[in-house]
Amino acid sequence: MKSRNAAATKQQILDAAEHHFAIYGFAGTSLRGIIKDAKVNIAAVAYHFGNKEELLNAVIERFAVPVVDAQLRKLDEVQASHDLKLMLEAFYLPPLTLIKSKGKSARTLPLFLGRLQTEPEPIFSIVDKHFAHCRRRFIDAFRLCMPSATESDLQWNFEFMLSLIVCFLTRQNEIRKRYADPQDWTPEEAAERMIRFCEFGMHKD
Amino acid sequence: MKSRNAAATKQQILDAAEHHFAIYGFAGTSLRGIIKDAKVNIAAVAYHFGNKEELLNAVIERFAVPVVDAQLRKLDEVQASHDLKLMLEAFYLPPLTLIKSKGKSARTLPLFLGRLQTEPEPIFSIVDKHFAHCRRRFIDAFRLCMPSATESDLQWNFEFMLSLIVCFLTRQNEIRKRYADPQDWTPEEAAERMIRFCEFGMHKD
DNA sequence: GTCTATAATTCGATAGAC
DNA sequence: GTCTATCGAATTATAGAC
Repeated sequence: MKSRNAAATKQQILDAAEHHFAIYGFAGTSLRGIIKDAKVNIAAVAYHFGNKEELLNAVIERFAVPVVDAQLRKLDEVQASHDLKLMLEAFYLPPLTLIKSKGKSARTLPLFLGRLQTEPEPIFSIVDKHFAHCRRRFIDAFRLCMPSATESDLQWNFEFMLSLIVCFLTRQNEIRKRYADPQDWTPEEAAERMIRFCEFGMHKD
Repeated sequence: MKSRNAAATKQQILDAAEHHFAIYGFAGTSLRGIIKDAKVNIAAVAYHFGNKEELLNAVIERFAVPVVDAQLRKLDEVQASHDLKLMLEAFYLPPLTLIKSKGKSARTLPLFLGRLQTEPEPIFSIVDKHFAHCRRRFIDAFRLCMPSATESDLQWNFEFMLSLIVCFLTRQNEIRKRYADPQDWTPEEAAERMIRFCEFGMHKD
């Protein structure tokens, strides 16, 4: 069979790859596990993507970057207001509302997003290429509503804001098992709590 | 050579294992990389520890658990005061002051501590065995100074407190490269900022 | 484009001599 | 306890037929 459904093959590989990278991390993921889920041949990965790192890169571009784009579009809408809470919503809502969305990657994409941020080198450098712009944009936005804050203040604020959702996304499945009431761990609740925690935490005396 | 220096062999393996687990994560670490650094034979790992997971367990018990013990001793000293800030210091200072200490593992132990918390399953369950008690103790302590908070409030507060230092420890080497002034990213500065961020973030209206 | 087959490593684990 | 040697399985990557 020649070129009958190349686009579908690529999509199946990307879907399965996102799932495996999310659950096992980059080092813990094997291409054979991916192609088994994707129901494609091992050689198809090399043909369509090259190698394992390039596959990760493709998964980031296909699934993760659109979430960042959504964050930045929302930031564009609100940054003129100089309202910190609206900026925090722009950052937190796109990845968190994803959990409630439909489709194959609704459950694993948020986990994938979180796990990317704690990958060891040299993977983290590949990841950071795609997210450095987002960090810069949010730090610049913070400066608008905290004019007296130093550059370091703003950088720390961004890291703390990011930390809350990274750990939530990477740990939420385990957290749910260990804590009491799962009703209190919905994405809406998480967003609201992260936003309030940051809003007060970033406050300058 | 029989049993000439078994204790030293174990120590060398533990040192090197901590270093590798910290930098590459569990899945990304190979026993062969460890024994090369430890300058011991591959069979020594099996003899002294059994397998890779049991080696990780031994590294946690030998290096990470003492830090938790220090946190809990400090918490014992301050929890009667019902002072949130002192409790936050009890949590953050032991792992962060470690960065400035002497010895082989001063640089990698903090990274190891942070990386443990974002390991994928089934590793995370092994890790959590050693830290579940700490989480429970701090949540109980928080209740003392926030009597009107719900159980969920307290659990979220603990997760957020933990998130800040986990992401800092796992990402600090990369963060330093990407941000402006390294002087503003010392452990003391980090502790002070985390404590203040949490103190305000946990505040109930 | 897809597939089979396999090269070339690397991995964790172990048997057995000393 | 330590070592050599190696097993068996898993890995990524690739060559070449169709």
